[in-house]
Amino acid sequence: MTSSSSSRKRQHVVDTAYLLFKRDGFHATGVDRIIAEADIAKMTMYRHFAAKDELIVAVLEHRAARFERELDRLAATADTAAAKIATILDWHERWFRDADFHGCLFAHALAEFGDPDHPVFKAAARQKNGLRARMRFILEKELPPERAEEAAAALLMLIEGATLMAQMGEAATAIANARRAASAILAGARVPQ
Amino acid sequence: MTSSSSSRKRQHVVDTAYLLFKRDGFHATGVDRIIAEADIAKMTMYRHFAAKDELIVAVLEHRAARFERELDRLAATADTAAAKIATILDWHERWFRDADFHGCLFAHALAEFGDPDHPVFKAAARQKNGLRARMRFILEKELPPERAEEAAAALLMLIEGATLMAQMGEAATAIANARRAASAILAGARVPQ
DNA sequence: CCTAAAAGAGACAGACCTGTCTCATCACGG
DNA sequence: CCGTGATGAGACAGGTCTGTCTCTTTTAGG
Repeated sequence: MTSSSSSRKRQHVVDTAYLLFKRDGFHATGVDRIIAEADIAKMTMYRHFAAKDELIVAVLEHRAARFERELDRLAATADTAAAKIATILDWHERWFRDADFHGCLFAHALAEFGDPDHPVFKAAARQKNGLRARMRFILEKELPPERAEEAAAALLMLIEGATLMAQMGEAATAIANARRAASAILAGARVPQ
Repeated sequence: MTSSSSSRKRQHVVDTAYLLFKRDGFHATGVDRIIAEADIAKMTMYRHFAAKDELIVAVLEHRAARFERELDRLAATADTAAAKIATILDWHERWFRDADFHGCLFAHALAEFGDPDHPVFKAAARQKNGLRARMRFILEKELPPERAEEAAAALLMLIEGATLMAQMGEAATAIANARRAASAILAGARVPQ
């Protein structure tokens, strides 16, 4: 069984498709282009993924898992809730500065696949809700559940908006003001009310 | 000269294309579909718009102008800066509740046309920067320019994030927490620092 | 009413799309 | 070494895409 070779090919397709999807979008990237860039036969792709949509979902899930792993690692280096949230903003700052930054692939997937029942939409929404749940979990150590829930939602919105601003070429402004606003939101959440 | 009839046809194409673009996206909506839905000949469309991209830009500009007009009208009903900002959030709350809400067309345009030099990208970015400038202008009446600038950027990010959450089916959560976070941001901006 | 502009209708080109199929080739495990 | 499963290569189908062209019909102003 060449199962390791098999998953190596599959992963290569996912990695190649990821680069094309993030640069040109999902609909604008044809299967022919993916297999040409990956230098594989078309049937190799269709043996691993029944349809293009399945490949898109696989790409999103792979990137989401990678994202979670990286944030897990960063969170371990901080102790307070505010510091853990700060590592998430640090991660975004580095991302925004990347030369190949083209905005959030998950947000783009929500834009191109607007049907909430579509597997691609659901995969993208999972990533967003995962980030929100992560921040809520962090904040629940220091805030009442209700306040943690609200602050996590506010921080998620702030981060998504910052990513959009960064895509419009204002990465530095976005991250600086996101940090300031995050402090204000956390300060507000600590006030008993 | 049938200039009024001419612009009536043109506007009808823009209105029809808008509905299709917001429902299905830009790349997923073909020209054939637009002319069928608008019940016009293909050449009528191509006489008004040299290419599909030009139609997309026209749709975005028409919607942006409409947006600005509506916010102008609402702002006139409020006096303080906080109240004027609140009318913007009110507008978004009503929008999120609309049965035909499918997320922000401008954000979707940025997602599908990632090239910052593309006319569609630029048209979408103009709308976002217009909203930010509007809020900065409002805040400058009560805050120092630097604080107004920062708060406007934070509020824009919050609103964009709220729109994304609303598209994921959490309109109520999004708007409630956006209001709370907006208060926290404005409170933070008033603190001398 | 008459004329000129606008619009309708539809064929057409050429490219691209997803997905299927066949057959040759290769690599590797038993 | 042999055979089995993964892969390569490319034709192919059937559809859709944008944009052009021609010819006819409608519309509306003077």
